[in-house]
Amino acid sequence: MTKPEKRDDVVRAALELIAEHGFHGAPMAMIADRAGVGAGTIYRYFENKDVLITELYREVEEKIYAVLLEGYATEKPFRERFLHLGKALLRYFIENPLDFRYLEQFHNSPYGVAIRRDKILGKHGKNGGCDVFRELFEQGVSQQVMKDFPLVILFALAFGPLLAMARDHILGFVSLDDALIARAIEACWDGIRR
Amino acid sequence: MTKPEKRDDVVRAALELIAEHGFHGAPMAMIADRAGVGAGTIYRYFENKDVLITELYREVEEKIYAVLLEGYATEKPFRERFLHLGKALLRYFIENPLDFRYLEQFHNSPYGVAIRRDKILGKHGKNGGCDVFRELFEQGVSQQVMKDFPLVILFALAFGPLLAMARDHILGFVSLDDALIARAIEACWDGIRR
Amino acid sequence: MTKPEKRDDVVRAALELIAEHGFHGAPMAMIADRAGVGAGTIYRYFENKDVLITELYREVEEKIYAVLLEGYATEKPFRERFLHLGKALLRYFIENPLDFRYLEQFHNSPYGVAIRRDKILGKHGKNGGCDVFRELFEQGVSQQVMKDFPLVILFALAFGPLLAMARDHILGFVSLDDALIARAIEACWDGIRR
Amino acid sequence: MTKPEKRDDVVRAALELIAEHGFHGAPMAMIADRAGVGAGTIYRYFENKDVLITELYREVEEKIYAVLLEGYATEKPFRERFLHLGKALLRYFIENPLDFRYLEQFHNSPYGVAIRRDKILGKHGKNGGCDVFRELFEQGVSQQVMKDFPLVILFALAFGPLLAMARDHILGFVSLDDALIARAIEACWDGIRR
DNA sequence: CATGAATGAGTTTTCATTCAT
DNA sequence: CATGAATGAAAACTCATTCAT
Repeated sequence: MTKPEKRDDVVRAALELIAEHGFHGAPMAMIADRAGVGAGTIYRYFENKDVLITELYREVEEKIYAVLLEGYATEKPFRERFLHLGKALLRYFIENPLDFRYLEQFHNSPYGVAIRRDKILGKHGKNGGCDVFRELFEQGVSQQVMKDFPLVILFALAFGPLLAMARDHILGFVSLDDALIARAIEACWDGIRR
Repeated sequence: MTKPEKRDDVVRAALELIAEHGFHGAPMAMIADRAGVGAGTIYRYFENKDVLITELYREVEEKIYAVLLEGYATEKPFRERFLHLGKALLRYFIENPLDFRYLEQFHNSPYGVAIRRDKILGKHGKNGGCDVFRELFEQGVSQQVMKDFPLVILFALAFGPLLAMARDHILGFVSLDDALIARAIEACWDGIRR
Repeated sequence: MTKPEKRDDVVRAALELIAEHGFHGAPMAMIADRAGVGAGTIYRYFENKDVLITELYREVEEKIYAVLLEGYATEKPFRERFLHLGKALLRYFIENPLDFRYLEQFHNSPYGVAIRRDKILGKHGKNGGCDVFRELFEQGVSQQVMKDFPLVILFALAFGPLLAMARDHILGFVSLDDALIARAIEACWDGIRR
Repeated sequence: MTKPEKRDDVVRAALELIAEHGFHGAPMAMIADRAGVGAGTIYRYFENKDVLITELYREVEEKIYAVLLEGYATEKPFRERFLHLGKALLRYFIENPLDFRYLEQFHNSPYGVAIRRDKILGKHGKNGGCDVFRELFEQGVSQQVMKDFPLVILFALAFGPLLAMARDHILGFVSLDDALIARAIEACWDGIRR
């Protein structure tokens, strides 16, 4: 019954509503309602809606980061490392569709663009899961295991299909099981590797 | 004599503003303003904002379709056909960043999801550029030139990186020249081909 | 193919639309459309919507006046004269529901109140059917055939039920045939006569 | 402590403005202004303008119902009962001209017609003052004290003049004192009774 | 600290009227 | 004269944010 419990309620409610209806389909009053708190209470924890949205993003990202690193072994070959990360990420999205849809909403918005800019330009201390991939790709390129592309292109080749597949699965356009996931991530690897 | 001149102004203004600020960041009044037109004038050409948005989508799609088919030769090998389409599409986006960003806004919205659903389920007679890809992929799979994935996955492997790269170029995170484009689309082909 | 033909078209269209949808449900553009003329054309014949509305009222009133006087014989006894007028009026409304509904719309509006005020205060040259009733009632009172009420009250006793019945018939709440009309107007007479 | 104080302000303001200028002459902003309230505040109490209008009607009707039943004695003769109800109603309208004009606006509108239809078809459980009259008239007819007319016609004969007189008084075309009211309602009775 | 009623600027849409053709 | 595209003021309604309780 500690204080920040209400904060969590707000975060959860916001995630659900924004994931489902978008930023503009989730008024503060509705979030408060769903969270079981007063409308004004949200402003105790988040200065305004923008801050809430950005904060929410950080929390989702953090969760994903943790999942990615779970069982990640730097000493394994590039291919295996990539497959591990790719499958873990895709599985995470499939198991947490709200998180995925929230991220999509976020990236497709002024907030998202700014954050990505910072990330790519390397402005930031810790960069979440990004850094693992960045390191993997940089090494992969320098050791001539992966194609010699700018990092951004490699990200596109790896994440582009992955996000598209997650979206299609969540919207019900395909049904991804473990076998299909494995084969699909292998296909991504084919795009990247030399 | 050029009657629908104002209509064009509206279309251009809407495209610009929505591409830049999203649907909710582009009020009708602002569109009218930018188009140099009275607020009510928009409604002579478009029943309401939804119709304007959907119509705009159709026009952009049509332009892309035309570009894709330009120089497309059904008799060429799969690889070349794919490279042609991929490069043409990526170049189009790079040369028409507003169109690209508009499409992104559109797809990431209730409108877009509905349209995609119809498209995937094959609801429409003519499906724009989609059909060329669909045919290419279906044949590619049946002739064992491409990996045996559901169509939706192949789309993800092909378009996922492409769209991501277009976005990154437009946002200034990479600079794609013709050489890089060619290599990148080849990489996509690697992801798809057997 | 004379000029005022278009004027008639406008009048007819306006009557229909206003009767059916009220003043606010009948935009000028819709009236023009229904009349088969351009929107601007209406303004050749009527300075603005208010003028159109008022003019329309006058025309309807005139038609009714003509019907009332048809077969009206000043030399007949009061009762018969009243029954004649009452039945004629009620029948007119039933046969011309658009006219009736238009009048109702008109009376229940700023226009209507002003016109009634003028009428009751006797400001006007010819007063349409009003004058016949006025004369009938004034004589009826002075010859002690009717109750000694102010004219306005007699009008209320005579027209109140009549209009209510017309409305109910037109809305489908009763079905008035000739026999019922006759009996109903007799009942009105009972209210008025000494 | 008096929470719904603002609600009352809105109700009062809406009643005044609509009574005076009609539904279309009473914008929400004007109502809010007159109520001394923010524009959005109205929507905390009434979902939209239609709801406000309908709710307002219910409240007025309820007040009238209460007044009608005050001192109404079922055991008295029909004539006395009718005179009681008629006089009470007419007096109410004269003393509450805003309520009367509001009702007129309401009845002469899509809302009103729908409600009347329901009422005549007996859709509602409690029908406000209507039921008293309905019962009175049904008994009056069956006991051959009143003319054998359909209920709707009897209503027309009773209310038609009454409403007309109320309107004329309120608009200043007659001045009804208690004596005149009594005589006028007697005249209505003459129209109804056998 | 928590609440939620109140606010008012901002959004979409309508429509009487004008005026260039 | 006739037209109908263009206008823009005005209307209903929403929602992030504040503040008295």
